[in-house]
Amino acid sequence: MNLKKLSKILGLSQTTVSRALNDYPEVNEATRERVKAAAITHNYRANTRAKSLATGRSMAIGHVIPISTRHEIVNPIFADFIAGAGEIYSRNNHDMLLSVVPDIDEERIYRELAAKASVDGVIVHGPRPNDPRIPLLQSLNIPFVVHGRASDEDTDYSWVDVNNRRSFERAANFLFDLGHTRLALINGLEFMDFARRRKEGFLAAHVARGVAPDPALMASDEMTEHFGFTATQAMLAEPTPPTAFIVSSMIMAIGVRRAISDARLKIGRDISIIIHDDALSYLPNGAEIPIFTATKSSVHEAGKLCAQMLLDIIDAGDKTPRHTLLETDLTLGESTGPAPK
Amino acid sequence: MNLKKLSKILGLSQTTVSRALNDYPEVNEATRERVKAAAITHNYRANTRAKSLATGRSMAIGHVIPISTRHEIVNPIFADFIAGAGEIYSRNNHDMLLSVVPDIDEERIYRELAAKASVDGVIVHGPRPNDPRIPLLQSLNIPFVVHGRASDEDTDYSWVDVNNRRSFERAANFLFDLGHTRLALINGLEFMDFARRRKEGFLAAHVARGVAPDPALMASDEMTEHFGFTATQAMLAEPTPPTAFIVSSMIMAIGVRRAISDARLKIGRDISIIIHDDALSYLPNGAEIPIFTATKSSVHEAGKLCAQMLLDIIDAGDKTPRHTLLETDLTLGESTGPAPK
DNA sequence: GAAGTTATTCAAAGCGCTTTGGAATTGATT
DNA sequence: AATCAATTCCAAAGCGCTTTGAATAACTTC
Repeated sequence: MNLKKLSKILGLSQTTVSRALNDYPEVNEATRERVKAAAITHNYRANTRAKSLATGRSMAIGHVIPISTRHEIVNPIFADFIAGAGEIYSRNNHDMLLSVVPDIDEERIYRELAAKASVDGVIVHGPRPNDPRIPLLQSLNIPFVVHGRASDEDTDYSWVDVNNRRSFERAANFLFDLGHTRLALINGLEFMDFARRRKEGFLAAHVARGVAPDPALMASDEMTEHFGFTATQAMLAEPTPPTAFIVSSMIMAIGVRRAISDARLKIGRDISIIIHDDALSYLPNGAEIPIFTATKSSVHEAGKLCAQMLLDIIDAGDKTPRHTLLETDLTLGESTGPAPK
Repeated sequence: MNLKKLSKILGLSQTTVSRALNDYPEVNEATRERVKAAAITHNYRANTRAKSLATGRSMAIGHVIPISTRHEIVNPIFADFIAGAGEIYSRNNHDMLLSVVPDIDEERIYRELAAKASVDGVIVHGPRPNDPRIPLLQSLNIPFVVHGRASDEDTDYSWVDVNNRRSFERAANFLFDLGHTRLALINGLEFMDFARRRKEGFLAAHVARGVAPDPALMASDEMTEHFGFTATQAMLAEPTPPTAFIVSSMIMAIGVRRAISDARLKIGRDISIIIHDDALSYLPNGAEIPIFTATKSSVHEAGKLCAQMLLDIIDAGDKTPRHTLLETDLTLGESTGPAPK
């Protein structure tokens, strides 16, 4: 079923049928009703490709998912982010185009998306300081929103980010207030912008308290359970082990917890833990009472915000960048307590 | 840059340029070289939409990700599956179109994808017994591959699945061989086909050994850490608690482990655990030595296989269904041992 | 009742590509 | 030199839609 056939059936021109369906004013209400009814009975939907060829808008948003060539790890927050963004897209009749690409090829893909005109805009995932994708997209003149920020980038661009620095500073301060003095940081890879900011916050709190951070208590790697486990084991084996851990993700925290249990220590009493909780749907932080005290910020929500911001930018057609900085909730769970004497 | 401009620059007709780029034989090798070079220097790529409008092929595959309206949980295996499939798509110049849809709306979305002709085929995720999507897609005449199988579906269709029944039967038998007699099953929602088959395998092993399965030791719910934890706690509180657990996912197993540690029992000595390991990139089962004894099957690989199968089907244009049944590896980890006396 | 509006519909061009059905050129064959 | 077959290229149609510019019909207004 296509426009031609449908208009033939209705005894109308393609023009009128098209206009009726797209809610143009210059068509009789009665005929519009008739057309819309016919569209439904004949299960007619405008062919996407023809439509976007004619309009010049593809009604699709691109997400380029980088696969690290070194680790082949897919970011676990990705599923929830996409789910959030996808909600907004379907609500606005947009499609989501996903490209899974080795990080090496990313530039090529963006160029292709632009040249092939397959999307109206893109979401940039996992920004790094001084990220080359940002100037690239600017030069390609394709609307984009960054999930996160790229430090050291001097031009302005649109982003949605969590206040990672402040979150981790607050977390550290909270532990200092509980009397802890040796804090450990189990962080993600610090060439990722979010991880770098978290570390900055962690360090800032130390400076403010006049506590010298111990390099042996700061670890950074791919965010797996395994890394959380081994890093914690190593730190607990220190001459004066930490009494509190700040952990950049739930998954790593699970490894941290395992190492602590293995050492026959009790979380919340012997060792305190604060995690950053992305509120992943499949990894909730306990039920009524949170397992971990956490700085919490929903990645699902971030997906929705990014998507909405991008659609707004495309609609508005104006170039002034927009920003959303999300503060985290510091929610108290069962994993923190006063420093042991 | 478009075909028209490019051919003008080259002093050739659009026809010739198009044919040169698409490797048609009826064009002089020398001119082909010249055309291809020009395409590169001018950064020309055929507009996707125009191309697929002309060819009738969209060069895109649809993935419809159902969000359970009741739980709002995104399947955590999803990211790795997509990554695998995406690899195959980029290698074959296909795009991946993602629709995130409340499970209620799924039918509508499939109909739309068909009517709008936006994809050449779709992958069906998370089949349930007697899944309505299968006859729907068949009637819409759109090529598809199911990741998993739908029991009680009498027509034939293409699928890639893990031998879930056999895996769980083997896991149970292995535990019986170690002298365990009270086995617990922590399973996913049993209206999902994979979970149902796993239970069948679990039960089949009991029947073969003449052991009566205890309903109190079989739990089934959304696969979260929290459910693994509470279900295990409840079972350990039984008058005669189980000595071994078979757990349908790594994430649930983490909760199982937490409950067991909390009960001051040692995994591998007091309690054995076998998990099903989807080999998620961000949740590896330990490093050298697996933490958990596991039936292992890579979801990333399954994604690749599904994608390749679908592309093959589309290419071949023939309707005969294809099947791939993957056997799991039963890999020994540190979580299993002989039943305590 | 003529002129001017307004409401409603349509034919045709155009979006950027592929592909059909020639046409022109060249080389080989008789 | 005439014929035939390749080879190489092209003009134009068509994919299914939107949109421009006009035409027609129906109402007002004076």
